[in-house]
Amino acid sequence: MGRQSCCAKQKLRKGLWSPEEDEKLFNHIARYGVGCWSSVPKLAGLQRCGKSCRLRWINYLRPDLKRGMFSQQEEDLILGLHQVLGNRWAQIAAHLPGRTDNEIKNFWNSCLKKKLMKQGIDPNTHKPLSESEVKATNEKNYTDGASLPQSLQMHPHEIAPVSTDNGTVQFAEASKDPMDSKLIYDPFFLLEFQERVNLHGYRSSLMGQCQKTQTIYDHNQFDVKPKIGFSSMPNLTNYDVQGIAETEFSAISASTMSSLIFNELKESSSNNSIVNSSANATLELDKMVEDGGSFSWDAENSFESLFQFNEIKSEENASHWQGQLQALCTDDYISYPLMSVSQDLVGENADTFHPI
DNA sequence: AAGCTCGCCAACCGCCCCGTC
DNA sequence: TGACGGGGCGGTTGGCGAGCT
Repeated sequence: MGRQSCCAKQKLRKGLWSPEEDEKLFNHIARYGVGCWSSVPKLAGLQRCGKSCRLRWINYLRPDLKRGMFSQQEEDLILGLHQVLGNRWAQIAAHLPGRTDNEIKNFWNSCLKKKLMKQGIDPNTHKPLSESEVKATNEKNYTDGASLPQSLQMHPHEIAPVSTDNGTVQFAEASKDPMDSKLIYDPFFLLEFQERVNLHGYRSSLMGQCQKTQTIYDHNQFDVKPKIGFSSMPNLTNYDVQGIAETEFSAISASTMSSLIFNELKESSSNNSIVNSSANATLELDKMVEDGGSFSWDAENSFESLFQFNEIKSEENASHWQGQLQALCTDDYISYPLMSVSQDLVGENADTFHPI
C-alpha cells in the first residue's frame, strides 16, 4: 500500500480548479507572494493541498506564462535539449522562458515524440530506428499532418545544422559516413541558438524558476519577443507581437495588457536598476483599497505582480497603460486601477466575477 | 443527432532531495 | 543521525472537446 496523498489525507478538493479558486489563489499570491505553499490553502481560503496550489500557480496562474503554440524555434530547441538532457523537463523548461515543464512534457508526449518516430528517429535516443521499428511506426498510420520542424523534414543522416557567421541557421549536408555523421540536432548549436533568443533582464524571482540566466536578446534576428502574460484561461488570446497591430484591442484581456507592458518595460529599461532589482515585488493591497480600487506597486522591487488592470478595452487605453508603466522607470511608486482577474479567468461574458 | 474514438492537457501521484529539528 | 515536512520533479491519469461514423 502506498501512502495516501496529501489531498486524500486532508479530504481536500481535487480536480479542475474553478474560477473562484483561481481568483483566491491569485489574489493571495498577489498580496503575499510565493512563500510556504503548505500554508497557502489555509490563508487563501482554499480547500486544496499546498502542492495543488503550487502546481496551479506554476502551470497556469503565473503572470509570466506564455501560452499558445510552440514556435519552430522552441520546437527545435526542445528537441535539441531533449537529446542532451533526456526527460529532464524542468531543465528543458529553464531554457524556454514562459513555458512550464508540464507544458513541454505534454508537447513532447503528444506531438514531438510522434513526429520523431514518423521520421524514423527513436525519441528516446534520438538515433535512427531500425527498419522494423520504422515499419511498425509507419503502420500506426500517423495522420496528424502537422508540419515538421524544418530540420526534421530531412533525413537525419543527410543534414546537420550549421550556425553561420551572421547567426542564421543552415542545414548543411553531412558526411555519409555513419561514423562521421552528425546527429540532426546538434545540442551545442541549439544551446548557442538559445543564447541568441533568450531575453535579457528577465529576472523576477518568479521567473527565475524558469529562467536563471541573462542572455543576449537580438530581435532583429529572431522574432521571439517575450510573450509574458497572465492568460488564465485556455480561450484567451496570447499576446502576439507580430499580430498585435491587427489584434482587436477590445478583445485583449488584462493578461494581454500585462504582457504588453512587461515587454514595454523590459525594452525601455534594460539598463534600469528597477528592472534588474528582482527582489520581492510588493503589491500593496491595503493601499490599493485605500486608493479606491487601484493598487500600488513597489517599483523598487520586481515586476512579478503586474496584473489586475482596469478594463482595458481600447487602443487608447492600451497606450495609456504602456505610458504609465514606462513611468515606472523613474518613479518609485505607481498605482494602477484595479480590475478583478476574473475577466481573464472567466471571459468577458461570464458573470461569475465583476470588476472590483 | 447520437454515439464513439482519439488526442490533448490539466492535474494528480509518488518518489526523491534537502533543510530543519 | 534519523525522522519529518516541504518542495521539486517526472510519470501517469482522466476529463473534455473535436472529429469521425
